[in-house]
Amino acid sequence: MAYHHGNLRHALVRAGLEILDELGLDALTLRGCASRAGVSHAAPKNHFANLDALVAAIVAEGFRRMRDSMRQAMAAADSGPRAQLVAAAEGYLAFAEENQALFRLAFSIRRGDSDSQELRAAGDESYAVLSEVCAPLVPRINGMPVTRAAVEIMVWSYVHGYASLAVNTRFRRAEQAIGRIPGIAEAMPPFEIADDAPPVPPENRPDGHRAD
Amino acid sequence: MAYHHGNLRHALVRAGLEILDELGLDALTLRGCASRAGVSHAAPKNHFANLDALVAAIVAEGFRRMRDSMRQAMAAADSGPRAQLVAAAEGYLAFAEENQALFRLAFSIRRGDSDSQELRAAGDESYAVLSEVCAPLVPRINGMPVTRAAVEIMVWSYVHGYASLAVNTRFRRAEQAIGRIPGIAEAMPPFEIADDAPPVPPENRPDGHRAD
DNA sequence: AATGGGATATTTACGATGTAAATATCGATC
DNA sequence: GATCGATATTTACATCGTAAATATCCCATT
Repeated sequence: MAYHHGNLRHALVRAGLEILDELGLDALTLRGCASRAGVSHAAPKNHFANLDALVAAIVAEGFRRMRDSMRQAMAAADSGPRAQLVAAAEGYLAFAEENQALFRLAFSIRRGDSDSQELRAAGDESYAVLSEVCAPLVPRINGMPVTRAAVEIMVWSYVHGYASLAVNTRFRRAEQAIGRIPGIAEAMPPFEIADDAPPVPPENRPDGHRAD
Repeated sequence: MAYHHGNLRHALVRAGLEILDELGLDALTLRGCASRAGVSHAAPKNHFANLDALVAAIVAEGFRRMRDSMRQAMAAADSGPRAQLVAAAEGYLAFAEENQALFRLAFSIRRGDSDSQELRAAGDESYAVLSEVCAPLVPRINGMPVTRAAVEIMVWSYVHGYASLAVNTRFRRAEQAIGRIPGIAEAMPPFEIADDAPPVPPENRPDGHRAD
């Protein structure tokens, strides 16, 4: 019988993603992933030192999918700076809403110096998209010149905050108090866009890389 | 010996808050809270149906403290609309940074219809502060009239996003890419403030209500 | 003052989980 | 075909959430 698995590491990540999608965050366990991958509960030890390591690999795939989601939305939108910015935000939100457990997991793990190379790279790739659509923004707030970093943080905070609150169903309660919740584009702060900003070049299309 | 505890329910919430502060989110367990409160691991059953119920009570206290943190910052700031808005944001962030585990817990629990009355009320009280400082804002984005809800969502998303990213140490990595991370006030989007907006009345001062 | 009963806490137990150690099996290389 | 590292299994253990049975406390009623 198939004792050897071929690529258990990959299979475990895939199993974890499936579990997150089908059963939610609480159901993500080492034993559950092993079981779904068709191996004993101790088999993962050969590929991941512990649960955190497996989670890191799962989250890394999550960041890659988030990046893809943003790029996909951007590719389907107008090439103007504002449209690209909005599209990236909508891609970010779409990923969060379509992968709620994974999104929550990605932003609930404590990242530190012990992060795997894979996780760091995936996070950076995702951030790079946001950075890209922020490039045409005027580095100025309320008439005051600010750093480019300030603009990126401004945008990132808004987009991430909206997505987080949406996924955490905080909006659902707020809806009773303030009425209908506006969409992410509708409520997007008035980020200033340079008049001479060139269209964002579609240099990096979603490459469709997937874990499955 | 003191078999009876007096107010175990209160003691358990307090123990949970201490554990979050001292040992972090992963260390928050039912048995741990019971142990710290000086009772057997099954004693909480009389006050909380399960761990989720205890967590809900802990998070409710968290929301009250977040509200207090915002009001405290507001009380120490100028009474102008912009200053009050910034102060609320800084109070929000300060709470998140000084109570990282609690903040993460508060926004990681899935809220639904089964929420306790206490949790709902505490969340609403916290949101009310944000709503209050948003009152002087012009309901207009990019020259387009929007609902008041849109403005509140805009502000809330930014503030919550900034606090979340700061607490989740996402900024630490971004710092390498974009340099120094600007403060929450520095990077706050240019929310429009009505010229004739009256100072925010300090109608509700922090009442100092605490669980301990 | 005695006592009954509800509230509260303990003890014991069970299944699930993460992790570790010892053992078994596979597959490639000599 | 024997050997050995990689890979998987088995067994074991501490901790966790939860449940049921039991014990203890305290107050109200008599």
